[in-house]
Amino acid sequence: MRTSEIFDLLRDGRARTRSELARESGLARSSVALHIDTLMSLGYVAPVGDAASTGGRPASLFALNPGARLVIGVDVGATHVIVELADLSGVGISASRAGLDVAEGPEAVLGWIAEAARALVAQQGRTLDDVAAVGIGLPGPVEYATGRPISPPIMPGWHRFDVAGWLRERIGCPVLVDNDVNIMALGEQRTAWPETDDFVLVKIATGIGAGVISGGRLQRGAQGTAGDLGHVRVPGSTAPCRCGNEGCLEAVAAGPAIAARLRELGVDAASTGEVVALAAQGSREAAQVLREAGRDIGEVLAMVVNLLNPSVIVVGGRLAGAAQELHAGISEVVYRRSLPLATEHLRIAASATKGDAGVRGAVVLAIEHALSPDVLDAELLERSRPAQPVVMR
Amino acid sequence: MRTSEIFDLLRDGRARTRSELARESGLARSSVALHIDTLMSLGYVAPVGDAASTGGRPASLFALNPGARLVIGVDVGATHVIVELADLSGVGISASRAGLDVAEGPEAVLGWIAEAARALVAQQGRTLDDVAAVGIGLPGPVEYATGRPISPPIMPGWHRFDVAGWLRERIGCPVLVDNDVNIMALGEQRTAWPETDDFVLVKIATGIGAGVISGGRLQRGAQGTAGDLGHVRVPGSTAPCRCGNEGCLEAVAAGPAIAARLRELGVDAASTGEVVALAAQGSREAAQVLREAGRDIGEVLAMVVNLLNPSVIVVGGRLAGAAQELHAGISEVVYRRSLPLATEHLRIAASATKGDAGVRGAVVLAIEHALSPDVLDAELLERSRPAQPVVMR
DNA sequence: ACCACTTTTGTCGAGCGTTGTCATAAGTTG
DNA sequence: CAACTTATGACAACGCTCGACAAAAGTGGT
Repeated sequence: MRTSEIFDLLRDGRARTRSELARESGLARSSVALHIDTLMSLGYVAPVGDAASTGGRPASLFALNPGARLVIGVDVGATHVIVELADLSGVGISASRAGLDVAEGPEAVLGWIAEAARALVAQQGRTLDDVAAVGIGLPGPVEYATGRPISPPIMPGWHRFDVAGWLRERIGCPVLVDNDVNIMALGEQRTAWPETDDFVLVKIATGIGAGVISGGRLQRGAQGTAGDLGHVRVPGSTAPCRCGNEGCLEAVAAGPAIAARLRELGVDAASTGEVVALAAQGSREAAQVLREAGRDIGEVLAMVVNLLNPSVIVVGGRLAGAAQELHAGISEVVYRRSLPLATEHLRIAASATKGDAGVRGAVVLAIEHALSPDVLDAELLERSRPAQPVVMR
Repeated sequence: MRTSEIFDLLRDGRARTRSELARESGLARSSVALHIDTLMSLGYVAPVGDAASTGGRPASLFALNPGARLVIGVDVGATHVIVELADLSGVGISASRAGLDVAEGPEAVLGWIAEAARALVAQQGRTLDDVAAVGIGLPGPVEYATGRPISPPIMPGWHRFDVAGWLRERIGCPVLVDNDVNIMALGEQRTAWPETDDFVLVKIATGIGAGVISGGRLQRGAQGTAGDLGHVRVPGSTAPCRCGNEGCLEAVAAGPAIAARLRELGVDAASTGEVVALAAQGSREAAQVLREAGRDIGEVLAMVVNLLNPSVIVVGGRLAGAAQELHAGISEVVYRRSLPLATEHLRIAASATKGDAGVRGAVVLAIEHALSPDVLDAELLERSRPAQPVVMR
């Protein structure tokens, strides 16, 4: 029952010899050899040549065989959907993108996703049986345990819809559903900051949200609504917010608020996209307003730093990519307002994934489920007994 | 190597039959029987009579034997030290208390602790060999991994002092060192809210701090400084703080700040203790000021709720116990300023431990270490081989 | 090209923990 | 008191793990 333990060691993609695996796992070389044999016979692990000889017979190297199974990562935004087919190392193979509006409802959106998944798999000459899991990020609160959105503000018709069950029915494998910001945090942390156990991703776009990874694990909170930074009160602001309260971060520093501020200064900015464009063109007003928004976000992040003491904060979302001013404003306030001990080793970085943190995270979510010890051992057990006596049909 | 798994099932204190354990563990009844035998022979588990017959031979019940080993929990405050001897169920057996000042330095304080521990153990007619672990909470930032305080503001001479190593040398067992607020959170959650995985404890006394439990695990952050709520900025305040910034929560709502506020109103209140006394006497001014302080704390906690979505917040510390007004002010603002989804099932409660959350947590920390699978299996292995061939003396 | 040496590999018997079975013990029910 | 039910302890079969050993596959020196 511990074949998965050996496999786990190979999860990082590095190739290893049997001896190395024995040392790392604590098992004997001969036992490791047996596990490697089962993993090889099922395709999860493949030999990748020999190691350099150290004076005797060279050891053969083994590594994770990324193509053994497939996973699907889905990023659903307010007005777009991306479906990506990836291998077990998390590398994307191919993807589909559509300009769908989530407001069209779950069946329309999920139907397209199922169809896209089917097509992508077929296009690779493989079948849905090869798909080990699906990960999907939704732009709203999600009850992770049941895979259902809960009162999502911008997703009419999705409330308590059984997303996981519906997709599982059509694709035939486990479906993991989560909030889009959580997914982004997972994607960013696992790909760019794998050694960092305490990590926060802030997404700044039309709204503002955060994904929190503490102790190496994504924290969703009791109802799965953790990370909702958008309606935290900003010191010194009384701006009215659509949520009914005043002084919310989102009412000051999110895309629409920044655009409105620019219009007050006489600059024509209708949307978040135009704000990004203005910043890219070097508009002085945009720079100024973005820096101020950054300071406001920094006030809130300073508190996050004091509370959670992360070692990395990544600033992502559409507004973050284009605007260094935003980043500068954030850093300025965080380093001034947080405790020295907490900021000493704190890094505030831009997203390293070029805008696809969402899909990356969805893929990661799927892979981590499919390759988790329990699931994997069950899978190995089932596949190693091809002719199971069938009692009923 | 999985005897600890069976033992783990009995950790909750409930007695169980072999069959029940077999069902819960997934092992066969006969295997469970063998593990129970080893656990019994070493004293960790004891038979506690028979279960009611269900028509045949009654099954014998087994339960954790709390007296098998001892643990020691230590709570170090600014001006007091408590050392408690407890059994494996976390129940206190006896305790020592002293009015020591931490400022007297590590050797004085730890020396007293070691002596008190020795005395308490001897008093029970047992030896230090029976002590499985020591847990200790210190009033300042602690690097948990190394067991050393880091730049603690009120503990001169303790910076980087090897508390764990020093005590281990005299008591001869593992020593776990943590921040006092973390310890309190652990004590409160494990004893009063064991089902709650997302939990926050706020301590309001001379300072203000929080202990965060997410996903069932205490979160210490990257440098172990997580939970530092005292210097978060409160919206609408510009009060200068001793830390150099302004508008810090501690400068508005902690004991000294409240006392100062009362003096402004012409009420004689020199210390935190006097504030508590005034509130107990029903002073109107105290009630008013405490409610306002509660609101300020509520502003900060509202953000904590949005960020972490806990299901329980416990308000502890000297100020919390006596003052319902403080609690009322906190609740008022948290429920108004946090997201409805996050507050729907949120409970804000007073501490259920009568002021001894700190010691309770220290005891829990020690027990959870001593009974963790790895440590326990090693222990069982060693004890089951009484006459190990000694190579050197 | 050959030989001595080094290191890995696959195989195999021994050892240990787990499992299921079965006779026995210890209750209940009529 | 007899028939029945359920738990217990002992035991042999099974499976996983380990250490050992001979064969395989390299390196380096002559």
